[in-house]
Amino acid sequence: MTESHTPTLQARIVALLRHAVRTVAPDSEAEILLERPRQADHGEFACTLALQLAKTTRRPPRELALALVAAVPPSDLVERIEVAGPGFINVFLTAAAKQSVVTAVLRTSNAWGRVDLGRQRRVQVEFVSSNPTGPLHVGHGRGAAFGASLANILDKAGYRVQREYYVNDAGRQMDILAVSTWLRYLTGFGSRIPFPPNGYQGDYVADMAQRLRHVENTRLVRPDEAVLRGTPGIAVRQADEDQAADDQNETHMDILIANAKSLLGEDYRVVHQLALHEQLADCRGDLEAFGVIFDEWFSEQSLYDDGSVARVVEQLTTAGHVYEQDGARWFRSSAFGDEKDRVVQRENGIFTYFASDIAYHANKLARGFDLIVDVWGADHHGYIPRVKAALMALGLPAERLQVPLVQFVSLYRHGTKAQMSTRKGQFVTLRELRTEVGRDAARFFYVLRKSDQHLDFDLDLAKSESNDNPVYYVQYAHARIHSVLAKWGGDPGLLAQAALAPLHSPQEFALMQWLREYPETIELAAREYAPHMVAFYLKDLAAALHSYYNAVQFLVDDEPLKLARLALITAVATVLRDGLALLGVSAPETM
RNA sequence: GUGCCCGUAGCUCAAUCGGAUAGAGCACCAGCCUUCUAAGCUGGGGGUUACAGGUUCGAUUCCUGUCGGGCACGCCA
Repeated sequence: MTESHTPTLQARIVALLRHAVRTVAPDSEAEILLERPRQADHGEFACTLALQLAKTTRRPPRELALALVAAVPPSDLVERIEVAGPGFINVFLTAAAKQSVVTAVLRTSNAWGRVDLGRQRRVQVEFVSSNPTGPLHVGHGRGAAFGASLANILDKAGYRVQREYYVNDAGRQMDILAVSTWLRYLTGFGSRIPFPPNGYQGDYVADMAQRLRHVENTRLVRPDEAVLRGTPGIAVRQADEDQAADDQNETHMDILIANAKSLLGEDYRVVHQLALHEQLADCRGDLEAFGVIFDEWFSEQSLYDDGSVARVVEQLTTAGHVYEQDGARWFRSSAFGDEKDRVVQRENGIFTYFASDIAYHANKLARGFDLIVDVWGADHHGYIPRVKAALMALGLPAERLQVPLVQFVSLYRHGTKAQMSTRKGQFVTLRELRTEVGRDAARFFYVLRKSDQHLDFDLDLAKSESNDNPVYYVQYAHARIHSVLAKWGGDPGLLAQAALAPLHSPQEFALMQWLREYPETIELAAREYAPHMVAFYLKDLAAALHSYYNAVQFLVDDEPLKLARLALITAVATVLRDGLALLGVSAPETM
């Protein structure tokens, strides 16, 4: 296991306190937890044990605290222990104990902050998983930034992580994209078929149609009358909520799809595959440029091709959890905590998306993951109970599935909320955002708030005043340190041997405190699925560095003092770089 | 209507099992570059943590209710 200094230090303090508890309250089984006080004059660690034990021991907490402190054995780590307030036990470390973190960081380098929360268990993080029917937009960007950062943090916290993208290549949306592309292709050869309002209207569809024309020439052209045969025509909505018109247009689209399939025969697949592969390649390239790399792109269609979907429905049926009603087959999910039963196979014989999702999650568990993390948009929250219900009904460990929800991104342009529609092609793409504000700023901005908090993305602010973005504040701290080291010109590798005794100012101890807290931050962020904690930590660490930078001169004549200070800021740079890397943000050496 | 999430400084947001005087940034006010990067620093004003109860040594945090906002409630994906 990698050296991990902080837990050891904490563990040693806890051991001292446990010794005291055994003396004062032998029957106590309370876990001893250390907290980090907000204020420096409350020491490096605080313990609320006396307050908790007061009730069971029926002794005043303050008196109990004093007894505990008196029973703590002496240690070279501890400067003194105080009792404060109603019964807090505040532990003050010796200067040497505080300084030791600098050496620990320099020796472990990128391994500093590694914790063993995961105990090498295998976890899959599935995220983005957007329909490959158009470019990723800024909403997907949040899921991408969150998922990628979370995966990195889990990796750092001792899990073996697999990153997966679920490709919805089997559904009606893909058919609509294929037909949209085909219709644009036909238009290029003189077709006068009106383009349906519920088709995909973005320019990228016309681009794909042009490539299709280039490759296939007129081979896939069919007469307008045949394409439109049996369609009800396009209805114009008379109001915002015009259900009849919407229904008619959906029917229109369904018949267009059916006509396309029968008119093109095997060649329908050519159009379908072209659209799918173009969009997937686009998506993959887009994400890679965003610093988001997947280990696996898992095809939904493959679950149909290998019979998994049919098989899993049969398993549920055999187990007695499926019944037939109105011609459809229903899974009795209400028997497993869902609020109502759900259709798995429609009256027309087609399996629902839910059915393939059951097969997908059964497949995930069959792959042997100890933990499965699905990053979903907040609009899918009602979907969680039914997936868990299905896993339970199959006798699978549903508790291994965890679903952090990511709230929506609202886009603001010129102070007003921008509408986004994939089908109409009206959205700001992730690619556009990246080009405008840069990858670093976008990645950092996305994880700057809790995932269950709405994110208001002000495009004007992000684009025009990107210097206000806090990411530059953190990167600047890193660049400043490297600037000092470059000016110094010595060998940073030797700094791990520097004597640290000259470091004893409040600012220096504050920086050491932050370095000590990095592993703790990683563990918490991993346990809570909260990458924003890392972002806030980095802002705090950078603030402490900037403050220090302004207060002292590093390249001084006093050689021991100089080396000690350089060792400290080099350790800070190491942690800044590591933390930024977790969030997919670069750590430039000059700015 | 039912379920889930949210409500903290003028604005955008933090707050580690329930802990000590609720913290940052932006904006506002006053200072700091002849010296390692001023994309920085120092100081200041700004709060009934939506509201009303409850639990307890202690509540932004847990429970109940009210008000306000978001999302979901298909044989869509």
